[in-house]
Amino acid sequence: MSMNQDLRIENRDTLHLKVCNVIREAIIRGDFKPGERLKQSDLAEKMGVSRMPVREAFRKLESEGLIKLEPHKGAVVKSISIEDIEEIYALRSELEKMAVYQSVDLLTDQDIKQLSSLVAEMENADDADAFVQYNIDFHRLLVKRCNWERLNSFIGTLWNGLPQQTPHLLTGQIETSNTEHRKILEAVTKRDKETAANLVSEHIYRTGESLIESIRKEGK
Amino acid sequence: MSMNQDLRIENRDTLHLKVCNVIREAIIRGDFKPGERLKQSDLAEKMGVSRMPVREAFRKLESEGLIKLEPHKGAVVKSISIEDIEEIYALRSELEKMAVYQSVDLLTDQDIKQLSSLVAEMENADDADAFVQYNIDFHRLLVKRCNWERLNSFIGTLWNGLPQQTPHLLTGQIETSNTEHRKILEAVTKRDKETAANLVSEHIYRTGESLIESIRKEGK
DNA sequence: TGTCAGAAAAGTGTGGACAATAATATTTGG
DNA sequence: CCAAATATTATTGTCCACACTTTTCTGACA
Repeated sequence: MSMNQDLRIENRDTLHLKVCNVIREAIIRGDFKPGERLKQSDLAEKMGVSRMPVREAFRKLESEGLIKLEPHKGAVVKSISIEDIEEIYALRSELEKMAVYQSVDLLTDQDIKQLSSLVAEMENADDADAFVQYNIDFHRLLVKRCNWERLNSFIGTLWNGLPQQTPHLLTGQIETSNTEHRKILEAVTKRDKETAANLVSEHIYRTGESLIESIRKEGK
Repeated sequence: MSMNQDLRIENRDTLHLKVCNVIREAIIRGDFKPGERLKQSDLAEKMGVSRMPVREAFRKLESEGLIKLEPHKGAVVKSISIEDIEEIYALRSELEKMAVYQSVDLLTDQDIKQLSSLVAEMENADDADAFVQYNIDFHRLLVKRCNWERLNSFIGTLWNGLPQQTPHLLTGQIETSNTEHRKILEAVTKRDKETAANLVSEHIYRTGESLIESIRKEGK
């Protein structure tokens, strides 16, 4: 029963998994810009591995919606249009609604305590970056206890599809979000999954609308 | 069906794509049973290629929900439980509702004519196999014109998640399905996307319920 | 007899060489 | 000088060989 070498978990992962994580974070962080071509040999050399793990990582990243992979052409970081944003938020609205509905009953008291503190952090957040991070944590935690594997995976894919910079465009309506978050928290605390699910759905939908509007306004 | 030439000189696709298609069909056809372990070397040898294209095919099939892939362990054909069926039908109900809503406006007159004849075929179908196939075609065609790429991919994954034999358990309620199909067709013909979407959603949800019930009854 | 350590076998993971394809540069004909 | 055809180069796709992990087998020891 007693495993002795549990400490070196790093090395128990396969290479292509580690490679995948590194590339994913680079894309999400914005090191690789949307539309940029990713060359197997470059990445392989840069990371000190052969091309094979990189190829496998590409497949995974494609399935997560982060890159587009075409035969003999290579990998390109996906760039997203307004229509994409529309789709992503519409889907998130429906899917996270379902996930929250499943999750509410299963959240521990500590989960809820953490949700509560995240709401407080968002209300007190000075800069947009902090708010965005707490917001991500809040939404992740909301659906954390949902046991539907496929649903979780779909939601994850949708989150990956959003470039990192978009949340900044939402800063104009932080107060609205905060009051919505607090209402959601209330419903969750009462274990009222119906209300919580509906509130989350509306919240996400409205956020999407307002994001699209501000993008159109910026002409960006 | 002539097939021998398919594998020969279709050189425009890459090997791993062809391999992927072959394995996918084998799984869907039931040649590989749920829970069965798939060995890279076996498949590679059997198809006359190296293990590499097989590995890549595995990644794709995993993303489609057909197999489960664990590091150093290999690939296993996914087997599903009643909970899985519950999840799949709940998700299909919501997602195909959205897809139909998008699709109805964009269906061509010929699409609708084809839908109509599929409904007729189902009503006249003698054996279950034929009905099941027409049913699949009907549902696919309903969402065919939906432009939301992610949504389509999600729906495809869900369809893959259902083993081929499960729809046959539904033969007890073909009449119910037929009347529902006809109502859906009516709404689509009138280009009433709201109604069509709701009908599809309810139809799928009810189908799932009744499938689960009949599985429980069979003790299978 | 049971179980536990270590060896052998089976199977997956990775690296490097080569083949096939697409992109680019060069030549050729008008 | 330009356009089309051809040669060159860059990059991806596939194969094979070997390293690493996991599983299975074997045998010693309590």
